[in-house]
Amino acid sequence: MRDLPGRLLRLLSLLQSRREWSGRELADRLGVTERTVRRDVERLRALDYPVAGTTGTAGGYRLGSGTHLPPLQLDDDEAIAVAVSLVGAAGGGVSGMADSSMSALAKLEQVLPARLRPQLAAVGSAAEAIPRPGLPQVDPGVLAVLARCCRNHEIVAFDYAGRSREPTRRRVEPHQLLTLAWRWYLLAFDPDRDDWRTFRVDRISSAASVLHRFTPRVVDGPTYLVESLMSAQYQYSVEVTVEAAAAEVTSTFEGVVRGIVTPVGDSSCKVRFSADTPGMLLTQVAALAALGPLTVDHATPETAALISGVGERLARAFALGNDQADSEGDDTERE
Amino acid sequence: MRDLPGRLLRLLSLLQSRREWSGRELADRLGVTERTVRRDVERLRALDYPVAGTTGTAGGYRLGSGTHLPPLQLDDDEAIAVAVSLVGAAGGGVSGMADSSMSALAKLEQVLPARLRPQLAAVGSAAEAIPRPGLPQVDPGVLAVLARCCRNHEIVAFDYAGRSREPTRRRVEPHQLLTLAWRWYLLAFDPDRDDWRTFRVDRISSAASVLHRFTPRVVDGPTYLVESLMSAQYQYSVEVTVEAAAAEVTSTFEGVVRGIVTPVGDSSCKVRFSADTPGMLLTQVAALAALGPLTVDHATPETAALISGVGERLARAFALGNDQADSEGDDTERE
DNA sequence: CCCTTGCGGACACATCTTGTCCGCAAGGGA
DNA sequence: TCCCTTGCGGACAAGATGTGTCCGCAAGGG
Repeated sequence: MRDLPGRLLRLLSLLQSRREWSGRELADRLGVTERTVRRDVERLRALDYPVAGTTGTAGGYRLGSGTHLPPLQLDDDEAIAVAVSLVGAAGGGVSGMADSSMSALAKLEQVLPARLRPQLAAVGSAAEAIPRPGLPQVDPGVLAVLARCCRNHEIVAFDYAGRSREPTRRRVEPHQLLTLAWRWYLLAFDPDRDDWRTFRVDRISSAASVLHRFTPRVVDGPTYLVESLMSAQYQYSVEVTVEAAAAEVTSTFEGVVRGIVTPVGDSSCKVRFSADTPGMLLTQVAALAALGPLTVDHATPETAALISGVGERLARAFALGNDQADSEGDDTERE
Repeated sequence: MRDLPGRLLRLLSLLQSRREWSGRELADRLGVTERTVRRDVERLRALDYPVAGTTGTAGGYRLGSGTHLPPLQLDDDEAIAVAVSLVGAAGGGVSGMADSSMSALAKLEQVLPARLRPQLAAVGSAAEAIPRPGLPQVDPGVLAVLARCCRNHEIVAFDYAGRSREPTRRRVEPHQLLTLAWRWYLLAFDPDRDDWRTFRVDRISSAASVLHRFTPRVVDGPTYLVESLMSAQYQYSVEVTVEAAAAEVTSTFEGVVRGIVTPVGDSSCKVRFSADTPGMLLTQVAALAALGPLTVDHATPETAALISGVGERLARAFALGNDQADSEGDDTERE
């Protein structure tokens, strides 16, 4: 029963920050039971806040729009989140971000309540992002157009430069922008091909709304993207069976979303890789080979030759190198 | 005692509507005693609302700034930068970030000039970050403390859990926070060891300023960090000579900062790797082996055995697998 | 048909809120 | 300087309220 008003404000803030919340989620976030959440929702409704609740499997709570919310304040965590996000985002992914985010941070600092100002200023001045050269750069303008079209359910047209193909003009129904590991993807339904597609935003150019609305379809964006990435059929692919438990194999790939794992019996499983370059394939297969003996199910002759060649090199080099082995370096320390 | 949350909202609304109110007036309006008004004011303050009270004959309550945020004068790029950063940062790296950044985004939207509001709202609602489970989580509170100490040149103390070692208490001169590829590092000078150190922030806990200032030293943070990471002496290390140009080798590692490359003649170079696990070593050596024949200069017997074993497996599997090779999959298309 | 989700009643118990005391500190005016 | 007004906050007892744990019901999706 602790701090009911504060909890109501937090609930309001939560409802405002996301489309839909289930009672369970809200209960967890607020640290109370679901029953109390229902009572809080009831209270908000009594205060004329239009909280809509829908039943069923896809049910949840959402906040109606157009309401005059009380002056919600950024709390400490949120201030830090802003600063940390802006600094971190300066590191890459979207072109021109470093300047924009730093100047935005400076302006935000001016406007924030005095109590939060030191937090923001400290993170802004003390932290620095190190840019990574290899990252594909996304045009913020394209991102903005795509976001607007997603929100308004407007069909969007753009040029898409597929892998080593000429750019083609596309007209799709955009549903969601997804970001995973600094890369941005557009999840869209392509009416021409009657199927879902994920587009890499850094390969999109000349995006513009065609000012024609569509009725949105239902899709689980994150799940679709992850599956799409895992099952992507890139130019080079390999399928192997490895003598290791499926769980062990999947845990090896945590965070590196590549490869479909299919269990075969208790102690072995099939894995299909796919990658843009044979080199990427190689490193993944090598990691897999560390888990247990493997047999090849499918591979193009080129990749097979490459991998077996590299395997031979490794075997020979490290078999001979054995006598020179030592274990220096334990005396020096790095954090 | 009826409906405390509602009364607090009414009080907030009253304070917003007029410059100054006396406790007596507020008590009458709200239908409670003055004592209760004082308690309510206290409550609002606990919720971070800056309610100022002045004593004396002309005393009364006023609502401070922070609730009347002047419209934020961001330009388009900056607005998008804020939205994109906050969404992207929800994906990982700092614990509790997803909630904080989304609610911060919603609140910031309210104080933006009307022209920019759709931009922010569109990105906020259309974009979603997919969290990555493998990432180490940084405590935002620790980040805030470190940032403050960097800024104020205050010596900071914390517990540091090194790799597979017991946490040790450190006292260092913090200089900069650096972020690279979702990971946060603290660059600091360690007076005890009389040298610079980089600490991974996710391994830092119980950070607190010791309230003692130091005179900052000069250092190029980003350069130092990159060099530090590249030359880090982790538990497992390997040194090989590969017959490939140094430039070719370094370009292979763009974005993945590991390994020191030393040219040896025109067409070969020495590379030293270091990693936390033999498996990580393996994948990097494998990628290197794709570039050309290599010889081993240093390796512990264990890693050498692992790598040669895996090499043998790869060579055998993909040599036999050759006849089953085919090139399916060109007919299906993925973007 | 089943499962999930939201909705709301009942009840016991812990907890908080309120009003009423009290004294203290700070500012302004006589 | 004195006095009044104003905000501030501690203590306390009585009463109201919030909470968790039950329960069953309705609605939506697979």
